[in-house]
Amino acid sequence: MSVRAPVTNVWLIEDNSAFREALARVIRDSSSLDCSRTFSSCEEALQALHTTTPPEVILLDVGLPGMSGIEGIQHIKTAAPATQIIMLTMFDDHDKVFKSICAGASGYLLKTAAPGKITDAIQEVLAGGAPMNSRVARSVLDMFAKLAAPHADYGLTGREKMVLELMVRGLIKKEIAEQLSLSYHTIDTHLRNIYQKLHVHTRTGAVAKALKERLF
Amino acid sequence: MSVRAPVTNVWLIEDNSAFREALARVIRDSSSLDCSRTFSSCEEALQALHTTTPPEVILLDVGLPGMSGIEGIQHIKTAAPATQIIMLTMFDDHDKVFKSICAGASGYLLKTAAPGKITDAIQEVLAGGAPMNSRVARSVLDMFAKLAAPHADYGLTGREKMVLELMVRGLIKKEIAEQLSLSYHTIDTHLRNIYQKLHVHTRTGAVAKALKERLF
DNA sequence: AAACGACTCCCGTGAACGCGGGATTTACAG
DNA sequence: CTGTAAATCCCGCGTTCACGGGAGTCGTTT
Repeated sequence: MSVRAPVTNVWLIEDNSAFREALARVIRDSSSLDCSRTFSSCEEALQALHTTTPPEVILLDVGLPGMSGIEGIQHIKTAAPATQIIMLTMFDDHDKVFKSICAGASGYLLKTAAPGKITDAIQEVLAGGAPMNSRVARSVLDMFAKLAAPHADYGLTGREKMVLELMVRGLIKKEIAEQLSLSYHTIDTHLRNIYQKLHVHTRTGAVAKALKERLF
Repeated sequence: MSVRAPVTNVWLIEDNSAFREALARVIRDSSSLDCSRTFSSCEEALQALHTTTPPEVILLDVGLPGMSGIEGIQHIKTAAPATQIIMLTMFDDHDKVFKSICAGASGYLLKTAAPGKITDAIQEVLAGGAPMNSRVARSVLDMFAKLAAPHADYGLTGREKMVLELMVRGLIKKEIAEQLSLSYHTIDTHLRNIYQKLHVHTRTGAVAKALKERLF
């Protein structure tokens, strides 16, 4: 068993010095957390990452001058993959939330949250959670639902879906015929029917439509 | 201004009668909520939806006998699109979370949560939020990051990406040439280079790869 | 029994494609 | 200054495609 206290290192990247110092103090006041370093820009923090042991958690402002927080995520994740990143923001801007998440952020908090909420959030991240404002969570859910939802149906038959799938995999007609133990002419006919149903007239168009709308 | 109290109707679908009744009581105890009806299966609830005014919120067990909660979401959303659905579950099973969200659930709670948390969650949904256990939230974030992350780079040049995009839109070489005010031969060369870089040898293959891996 | 849809197979033609070879210009780095 | 890489342009050949036509076999529905 380890003898040293289980203190978690947290870095803070935030350009507003008043907010930065206030938040750093709150974190240091927590017995299990230590805000070992603070920065006013991503660039500085990135440089420090190359010469220092990375912290467990970084609190990162979304709207930073110079390199934005969102760009910062990618660079931080490259330099320190194990470090968890919690984004701080003034507003729950849909687009920024989306981009942050895609870049690999582990949490998304509003700066207007109570200081205690922020230390709670750090603990939550360490426990494998993803703290976020519930409106933010809703945005994420809605995006997901939209992403997977439509699934239009053009009345493709089973055989046609099969052929379409093989087409997506890049097989030419002859190869599809072999794969399904059919004649070249049969595949040709299937393609015509598929084109008609999808309102396209090239295999490229059919494949694009199939992938975009998750057919077959 | 309305005179009647702003009481929100909540339905509860849960097969375990003990848990169902206990939770119903908690909801009824809340001044602003009313658990007007409870069901032990999706089928019963669905039938009720056709003869009764739908509630604002439905609490839905994921693991139901007969029609599962996940299937239930789709049917409920069809019968009552405005009704918000909060899923209840014993475990935070990745796959079930994913499927529920895709089907349109607005929240995802663990049954082990304190009763007060559940009424809080209902209020949160009504306020446009998406209550969820923070581990669940993490699953969702991870899925998102994985979905959008890879973004492999095959070293395509700007011009090649441009050409690839037009190819995805279904244009033939001649049309791409016109669109970019270039010679047919130039496009031909670009295509060869793209094929080489993507390790394919047909436009279909290139388009499939471009769409799957979000190139350009 | 007739009708329909899904699935199968065949022929021929002109257009588009993939790829083998070339080439030049511009721009930037060693 | 001399590579190198991107972007542009050209020719010809054999393959593959899209589509015009055609037909036959099942199985279900009416």
